[in-house]
Amino acid sequence: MSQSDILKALIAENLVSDPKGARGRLLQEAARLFRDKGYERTTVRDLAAAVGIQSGSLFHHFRTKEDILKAVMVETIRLNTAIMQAAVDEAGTPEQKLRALVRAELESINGQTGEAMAVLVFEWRSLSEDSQADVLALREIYEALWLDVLGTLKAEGALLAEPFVVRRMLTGALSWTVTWYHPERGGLTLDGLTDQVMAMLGFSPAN
Amino acid sequence: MSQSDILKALIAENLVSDPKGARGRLLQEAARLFRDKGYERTTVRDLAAAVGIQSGSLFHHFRTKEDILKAVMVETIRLNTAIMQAAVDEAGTPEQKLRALVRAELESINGQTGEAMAVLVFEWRSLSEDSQADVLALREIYEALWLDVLGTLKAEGALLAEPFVVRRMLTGALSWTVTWYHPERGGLTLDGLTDQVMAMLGFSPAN
DNA sequence: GACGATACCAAGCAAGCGCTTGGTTTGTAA
DNA sequence: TTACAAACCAAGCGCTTGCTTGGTATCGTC
Repeated sequence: MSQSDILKALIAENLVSDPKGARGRLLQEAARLFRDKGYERTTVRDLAAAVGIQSGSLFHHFRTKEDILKAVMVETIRLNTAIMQAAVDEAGTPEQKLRALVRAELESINGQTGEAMAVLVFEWRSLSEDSQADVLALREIYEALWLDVLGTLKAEGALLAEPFVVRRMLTGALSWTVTWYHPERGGLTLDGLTDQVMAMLGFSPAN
Repeated sequence: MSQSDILKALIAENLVSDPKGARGRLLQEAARLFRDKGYERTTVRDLAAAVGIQSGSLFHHFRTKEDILKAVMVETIRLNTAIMQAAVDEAGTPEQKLRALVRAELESINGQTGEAMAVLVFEWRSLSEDSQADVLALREIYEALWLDVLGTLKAEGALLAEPFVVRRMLTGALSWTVTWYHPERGGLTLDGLTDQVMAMLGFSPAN
């Protein structure tokens, strides 16, 4: 199942908005603006201009500006959870599963959904506490996937550190790539970067 | 040389402000507020109230609000560069030097200067491009320390991945601890966390 | 004990903010 | 063609923002 198939399935279930529709386009532009300028520095007038409507018309689609931020985050998590799940299911050994997870998360962070992923990390504090709780609940499924794989590797002796610590370190390390990794400028490919991450964890790249 | 001795030396050289003075107290409160609420959500009225003056009086000490943010970052980098330098100098083997660096950075992020370190990571985009360039120049000395130690370990065969990739991964991983590591709630000590990081990199804790 | 510099206050300005309002256009289906 | 809802516009309200202004304490120094 390809990533675009996963996206289509989620759109059909109404779990994420079609990027071709009005709502989906707005969320995409919002993610880009929020990443580039930050949530606070992005005005509703900026958002409206990005999709070619008046600022007041935004509030026909979303109740508040914060609702837009929350929607960006929720839909991003839904999409990525499905992508990660597929990546794990398709891989064989635990080490291959870990590699698939790392590779998929790097792809999410640095690929098409990169803007939204960066927003998820860097604009977290701009969400109200209530919204934070809602979004956190969604993230748990996602995190369980990782802990499961890391736990198996630890039991096998392939991992020295604690799974929950490793996962948190990886969250930071992989998210941070968005600030320095620019494949279009040449250098490391996505697979090469994945190899480096695995090597850092002590797994040799010959797999 | 203890951390407080380093601080005193820097104050004497006028490279960082005395936390007991007016300017130093303001910077400390600013770091706390910027971390807790974010730079944009923190108003000059908040800052003034935190040190017990009127909002207009702030502009006697700093030309703009952004100058306050920049000062927080600059002084934090100066202090931490000195601390890291001392940590490296005191350690013996390259592996011990790496451990000392990890431990020192974790201490910076989660200890007294934690507020300012978090600001450095999460409020980066709120700096104007010119200020970003100034601050980046300061960071280079700091980064060179890490790359030197990691390069030696790589040459020794103790490290599989590329030093510059490892450093960037560690930057993300260690910074991210600020979002989840709370030693006061029990659990992992700082030394325990350092051990976990080293174990993740494939170094056994018996050192 | 007069003087200048430093630190502060009280008041408020101009601009920009999120969001509301009342009304018009557009799409859809009978 | 009519009816109705969804999508949008034009205008602006009430409030907050960073910062300025003109004036007043407080201080060390000669």
